[in-house]
Amino acid sequence: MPESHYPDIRELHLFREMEHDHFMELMRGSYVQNFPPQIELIEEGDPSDFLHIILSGKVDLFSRWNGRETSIATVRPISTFILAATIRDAPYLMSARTLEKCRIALIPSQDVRAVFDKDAHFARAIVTELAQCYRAVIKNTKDLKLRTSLERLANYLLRLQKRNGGAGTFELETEKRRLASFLGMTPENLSRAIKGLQPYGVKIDGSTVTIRDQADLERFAKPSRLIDDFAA
Amino acid sequence: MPESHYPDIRELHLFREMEHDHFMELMRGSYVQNFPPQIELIEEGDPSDFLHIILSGKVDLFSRWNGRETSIATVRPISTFILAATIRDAPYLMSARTLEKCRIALIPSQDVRAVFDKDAHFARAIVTELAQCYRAVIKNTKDLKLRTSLERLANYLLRLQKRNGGAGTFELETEKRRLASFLGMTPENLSRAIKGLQPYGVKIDGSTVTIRDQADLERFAKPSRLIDDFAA
DNA sequence: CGCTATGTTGATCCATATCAATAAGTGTGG
DNA sequence: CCACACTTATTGATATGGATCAACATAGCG
Repeated sequence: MPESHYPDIRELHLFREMEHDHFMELMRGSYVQNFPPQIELIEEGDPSDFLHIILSGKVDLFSRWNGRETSIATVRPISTFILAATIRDAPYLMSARTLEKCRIALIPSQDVRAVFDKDAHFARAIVTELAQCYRAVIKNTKDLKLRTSLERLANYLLRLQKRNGGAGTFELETEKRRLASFLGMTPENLSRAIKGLQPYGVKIDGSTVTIRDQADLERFAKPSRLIDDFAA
Repeated sequence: MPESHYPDIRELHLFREMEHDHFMELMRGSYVQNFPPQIELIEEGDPSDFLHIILSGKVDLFSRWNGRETSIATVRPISTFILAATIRDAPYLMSARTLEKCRIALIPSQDVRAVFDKDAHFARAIVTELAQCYRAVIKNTKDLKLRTSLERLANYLLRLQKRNGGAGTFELETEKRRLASFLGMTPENLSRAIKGLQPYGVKIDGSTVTIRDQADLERFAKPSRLIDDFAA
């Protein structure tokens, strides 16, 4: 892969502390590819030959079963995805598709496993990352099982707001269709849920969200650090 | 802790390959406790001071929010739980309660992290275990989001059957109340779901499950290796 | 042997899905 | 640059899965 990407990747938690030689070893075997929007990069069930790193663009992780489909996560730069499959040398559990034009780095899974065994810092970083991913999914499960769709939407908006600096107005930056799927509801139901939050001072116009009364929305949403905080 | 437990713990994937000295270091700092049934061992939000290993009995991992509660997993001997919190030195995301009399080993989290940094085999084992846990939760998410409650029950029964050797008759070994919560439904709804599977040759009498027509049930449940297989 | 928790069943209610129609974007090729 | 096609978003009407409420049965358990 072109060396110009090295610094960006090197900055990821995953690669920051590892030895130079080991980092170079990973980089040597890997390459970068550009993809147009709406390309299915990965189909669930495929063997996990590469650890993916998204350098630019956005990728949707989703899953299908029996004709149904659900969106599970969105991956943004700069981060890796399907680390767990790579580690276990097991088939992907999720499919991945580009949402926009994407530049993606591919590191052969066997290289990742090999360097893991040689580099304690890298090993530490992988464990930390995996534990974080695990906890994120558990939080998502709690969100799904303990909250109604209206509550999920309310808390989603609060999380998004925080991620964007906390201002009263911010962008949705997601197709509503996909957001609905991510939140575990139909597009129609999301439309209605949006209206359902009006009494709490929420307005969504196109993709622009306005939260008029922060306290009121929070009183309804009851965000919890053990479900909604990104860190920890 | 009494040395009599060492061999059992040593056999866990997590500890099997690590160096003897490191293993002993972990064991020295840890201890074993007995708990009566229905004791809340851990409350979500607590700091993760110990890695728990269940030696006998059964433990329920669950979560509460806003007056609601949901069961997320059952831990059986011999295995660890809340590894991710230990690794990240972060608060527990789930509460834990004993379901029966339990014997549980407690290893100080800081010892786990310290040995992790010294022992490559242990590090490897932790990563493998975490990756496995992560994948299990993703599978659970897919189950929840892609299936109706009837389909979830059907597939749950098929998984349970497989785990118990594949015979047509086996035990539920779980309170229906908790099973309902685990499957994301109310007890009443589980009762009805059980009836709803009768047309597919399923009978549940007390805690005894009988599957009369395996093929018929599978045709309805459509189990998937990417959701229902324990391994991988 | 009764007490309490669990499980079942029925009646009803509610959240959410589905179906259908329309509106509003968005992109494409002429 | 516009017209057309196509996808996405919204809204309304209706259906349905699942929750809730209530009553009763049952089974552990002290």
